[in-house]
Formats: sequence, C-alpha cells, structure tokens
Amino acid sequence: MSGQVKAGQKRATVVDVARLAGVSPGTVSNALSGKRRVDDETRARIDHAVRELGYVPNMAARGMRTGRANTIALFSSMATAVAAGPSKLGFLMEIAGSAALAALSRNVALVLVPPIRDPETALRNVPFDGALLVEPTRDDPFLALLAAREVPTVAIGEAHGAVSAHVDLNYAQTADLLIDHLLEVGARNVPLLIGTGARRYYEVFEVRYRQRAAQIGMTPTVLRIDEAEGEAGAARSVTRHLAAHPETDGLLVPVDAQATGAMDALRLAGLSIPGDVRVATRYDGLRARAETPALTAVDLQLDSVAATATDALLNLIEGHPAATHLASPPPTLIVRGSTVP
Amino acid sequence: MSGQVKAGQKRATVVDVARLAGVSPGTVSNALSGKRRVDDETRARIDHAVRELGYVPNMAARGMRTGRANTIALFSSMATAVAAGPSKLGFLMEIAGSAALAALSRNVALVLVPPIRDPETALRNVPFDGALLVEPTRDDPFLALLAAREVPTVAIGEAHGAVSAHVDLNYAQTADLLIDHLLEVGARNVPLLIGTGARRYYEVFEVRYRQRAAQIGMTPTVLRIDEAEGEAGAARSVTRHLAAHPETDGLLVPVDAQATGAMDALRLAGLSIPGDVRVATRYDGLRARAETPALTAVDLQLDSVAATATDALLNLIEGHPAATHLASPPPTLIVRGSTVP
DNA sequence: CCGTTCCATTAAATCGTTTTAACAACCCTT
DNA sequence: AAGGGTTGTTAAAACGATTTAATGGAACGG
Repeated sequence: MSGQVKAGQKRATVVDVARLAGVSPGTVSNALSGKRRVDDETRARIDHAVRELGYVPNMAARGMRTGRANTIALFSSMATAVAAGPSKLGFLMEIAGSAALAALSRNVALVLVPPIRDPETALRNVPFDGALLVEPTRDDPFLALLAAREVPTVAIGEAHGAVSAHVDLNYAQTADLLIDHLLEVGARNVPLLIGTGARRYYEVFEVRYRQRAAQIGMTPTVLRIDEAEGEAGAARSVTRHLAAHPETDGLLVPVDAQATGAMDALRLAGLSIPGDVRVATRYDGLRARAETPALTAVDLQLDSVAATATDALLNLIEGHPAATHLASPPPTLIVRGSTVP
Repeated sequence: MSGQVKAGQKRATVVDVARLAGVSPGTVSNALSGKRRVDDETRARIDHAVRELGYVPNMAARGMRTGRANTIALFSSMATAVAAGPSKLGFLMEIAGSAALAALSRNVALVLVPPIRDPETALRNVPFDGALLVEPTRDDPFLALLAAREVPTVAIGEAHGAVSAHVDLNYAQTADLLIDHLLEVGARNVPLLIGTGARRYYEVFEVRYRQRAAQIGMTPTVLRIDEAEGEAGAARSVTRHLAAHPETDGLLVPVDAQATGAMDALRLAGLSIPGDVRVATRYDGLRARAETPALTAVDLQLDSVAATATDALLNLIEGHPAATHLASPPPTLIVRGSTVP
C-alpha cells in the first residue's frame, strides 16, 4: 500500500513532493496550507504525491519559519507536597485535562510542566508559544522565565504579577460560601488555615474571613502553614491550636492537602466530625471526597475555567486581543458529611 | 539589569552573541552545548554575552538541525466517557503527572493528547520524538499514526500491536488478586463486566476469570459493555443481569467508570453492599474512593509504571536500546467497604 | 629549522519549510 | 492592438541553529 515509508529511508520533504507532482516547493506549501489559491488540477496532483510518499511536514522547519511551536505550557508553582500528593492528582491535573482538550481542538498541544527544583534549565529545551499559570504567587519563579521569553501568559485565578490576562476563580464568592456555611451549621469558633506563600487567594480568603468575623463578633484566628510541609504541617498546627483553644468548633481550610492534615489532627484529638468540629475546604477533589466523613467543598467549575483560559491564550497567541479579565461561572457549595451529619 | 530584553525588540540570536563576544557562531554553539572544547577565557566572554543579551536559543532552529523536538506525547484511546468522566481525573492523568515529572528531569517535556475524534489532523501540528501509549486496543487508531511517524513508542500495559517496548501492568496478577478476594469474602455467583474494546487486559481478565470459575465450579458469566456508554451502559447491563439472576452476590468490574454504574444499579435494586453483593474494581482512583461504600480496588503502582515507561522511551529516543518487556512492581489489593463490612 | 601533531577557532554548508517578489499567460476593455 | 487586471506558478531568500571541513598557530621532536 502506498503512503507507507520503508524503515531507514529518510522522510519525504516538500521538495520530494514537489518533484513528484511536477511543481515547485512553494506551490506545495500553498496547496497544503491553503494560504494562496492553487489550481484544482494541480492540487489534486499534489495531494496524490503527498499520499504516495507518506509525506509528513517537518514541524521544526515550519516552526522556524513561522515562529510558532504549536504548543502551550501549563505551569504550577504549588509545592508538589500539596499540589500532587500521594496519587499525583488534583487541581493541576484537572485543569490539565480540560486545557489539553481545549488546546487540541485548535491544533495546539499542551505541555505539562510540573513543579520542579530547576525550572530554568528544564525549560531551555522546551518550546512553547504561550503559558497557562495556575494561581501564581506574588513573585512566582515562573513569571520571570516567562517574561524573559516574552510569551503571552494567562493566569488561572487572580494574579498580582504581570500576566497578559487572567481567569477569575471567584475567590471572594468562594470564601463567603464556605464561611457562611460554617456559621450556618452552628460553628462559632472557626480559625482559618492558609499557606504561607503569597498567593492571591490566601489574601482574599483572609480579608473576607476577617470581615465576617468582625460582623458576627468572632475573634479571628489565622494559622499559616508552610506549603512545603503538606499535610503534616497542617496537622501539627491544628493540634497546637486545639490545645490552646478547646472551644474550637469549626475549621476553614481552603487547601485540600492541609484539610486532610487537619482531619488527621482532629481524629487524633478524639473529636467527632461534624459533631464537635465542622470542617470545610475549597477544592472538591480526590482528597475532599476520600475523607471520612467526606469534606464539604466548592465546585470551582475548573473545566470551564481551564477552557476559558486556554481559549484566551490561543487568541492572544494568534494576535487577537483578549479581555485581560475573564469571568468564570459562579462556584457552588457542595455540602458533605464534614459539616452536616 | 542586563539580561532583560526590551519589548518589541526581536530576540537575540547566536549571531548576536557571537558578534558581542568577538567569536564565530560556531564557537558559541560549541560553548553552549559543550560538544567541543572551548578555551576557558573565550567561554567566559560568551557566557557574559549570553547574559547581556538575554539570549534564549530558538528551539525550532535547533530542532531542525538535530531532528529532535525535546518532547514526548502521551496518548490514550480510551473513550472520554470512561477515561475522563465527570471530573477529568483518573488513570490517564495519574500517569501523565508521573510521566511529566520523569520526562522533565531529563529535559524533555510531556505533551498531553487526550482522546479526540480526529487525532490525525490535530497531530499533524504537534511535534514529538516519541510516544507513550496507554493500554492500546488491538487496532488502536493511534498506532497507525505513530507508525507513520516512525517514532519510538512505549505502551503502558501489555500490547498486541507493534510497539518498541511495553511496561507490564501485571494483568494476570491483578485479576487473580480481585477474583480470589471476592471468593474469599464469600461471593459465589460473580459475573465479570468488561468493555467491548479489544484491550489486552479485558482478554487476560476473562481468561483468569474463566479458569478460576472452572476450578471452583462456578458458571462463568461475562457481560460486555460498550466503553463509549460509560456508567449508564454498565448500570443497564447489571440491572438486566440481576433480573435474570437474583442469586448474584458479587461483581467483578475492572473499569472504574463501569463499577460506578454497577453500584448505581445495585442501589436501584435495593441491594445492600457488601451485604447482598460484593463489588471490586481494578483502578484505585477517585471513583473507587468516592463511592459509598468505597470500592475494593488494586494499587497498580502507576507512579512507578509511568516513570519506567518514560525512562525507557527516552533511552530509545537517545538511541540506547532498551528491553522490550519492562517489569513493574507487583500490584497490591486495597480492601474497602464494598467487599467487607 | 623543518615537519608533525594538536588545538581552538572559523567559514560555509545544511536542515525543510514559508514567504516574497517577479513572471508568464490569459482575458478584458477600450 | 495596446494597456490593465487577474490568476497560477516559480525562483530565491529568509528563518537560526548545528556540523563539517578547513585554517592558522603553538608546541614539540628530531
């Protein structure tokens, strides 16, 4: 059958196709890309030659001319201990799945860049036209890299750094949803646990939390935990807090890995959930659902968020300007056993 | 600070660096790649120029010369309904995470190719040096594509097609683990539910299942469900089977999405789990853990599997031959509420 | 002092595509 | 019949790196 290439033979180029079809390489290029008109009869000859030779265009050569890699990168600087955890799933991967699908439907592939110690050197070798950045910190190591490359960058979640655009993750709404729910189910002494990194969503959660606390006359307590310490760090922090404040009857722990740690601490202290203490977290992922009882969380509509971000990024890459501030569907509360029996 | 590039200015090339350092482009290339010796003093001048200009090598140009894209692709032909599902997580993404990490540590990026209707055209535009193929079917659409590209391909899980190598997923062991466990907890009438696709692991499960059934004198029943129909298909199938065989007291459902469907059907029939019917599945992912009761499943050590596959693939790409048959750590049973109270 | 060998460096070729500018050939108008 | 538009095609010039073969010295041995 034609179209097959014998092993060891080097791949056909546009020149080979041109020769076989009796035209010039330029015409082959035009026929294939459809950028300029080509006579129907000529095009037919070219198509035939392409099939005959099993011609596959060389992406590197094309990229060199066009300056495009047909690739976008997905970054997250969240410590692996928190972002990935035992089974490498979660937030980042959920976004990756949707983004990959959205990108591929526009003939662009998604390259996955998990957090690593030395992004600099690793990225020297990876070509990409634009980047998605998941909840960057104030001075995210990736931001500098991306700036140096001068590629368009879309953040997922509000960002303080300089990005081309960002998709809102509705931090304030999400915080309110969780805080109000905890109060509604009767909690009155609810500390907030967040990471130490300078992430925008930590800031927003803290602000809303303090506001609401002031309104209802609750003494606000904010416990900050090093992201790199993962679950264990959260567990230690909660244990310490419980010792000093036995009246604690609720925990607001937006980071899911830290929520898992908090649950461990509560169990260790022999407290019942949600009887003695109610717990709520933000991201409704594996951890939230696998806890016993399962954790009350929020549906962040990550599917939609990722697709929006990807589309915006691809538009930017193609030169179409995009709004710098993109909305996403409102988050909805998912009530589970950790807050109601 | 130097190293910054003013916006709008086009990126520095190796020629600019050479000029500034007072050497030829060839020497710059050698200094940067370390392929040939370069005088220390010269190298210092070059390094300085690189920093001064904020030089970032153009990957497309390099790729054109070297023929490498520094990228590997991860494919799965499993229907989206089953592989991704409600929250796009699962098997594929878990492998993606590990593989991305393993690849990046060798300066290669992972591109994610989720199952789509028209892989052919989408892939024309995506450059990659090799491919990881997750549990391909007998005539997987991706296999042809990869053959046409003549890139090395490593399958995750035994494969019948022509691949360069494959990492064993211990199908037989896994099947035995699950079957024996179901029998051990008292199930005596246990149908096997598998997909209709020609996947190697369906075949192996069926063989082991029939063998064991014969040994203990159980009438084997194999229900085949179209992968594309996801959970609903499995639910319908189970409901139908229960009507005809009320004595059913166990279900072996390797595909997790189908296991979820089966659980729905059991609940609908008002049966208690594991009291009336015991259920076990293969992959211990979100679905298995989020069920109530959580599903007994198997730890497939996907982390290690993905890392092994990625390493082998990169070796192949670099020309080092690799074993065609790669082992992975033995799977272990994870007993949960769906088989023991 | 000449002939080798070794070394760092360079000039030039090369990779495979896209794009630009030029060019015929043809059809209309006037 | 001359001039003005189309239309389809082409030759040649990019794109930016790596690699090959050649070069000019320095160092060395006899």
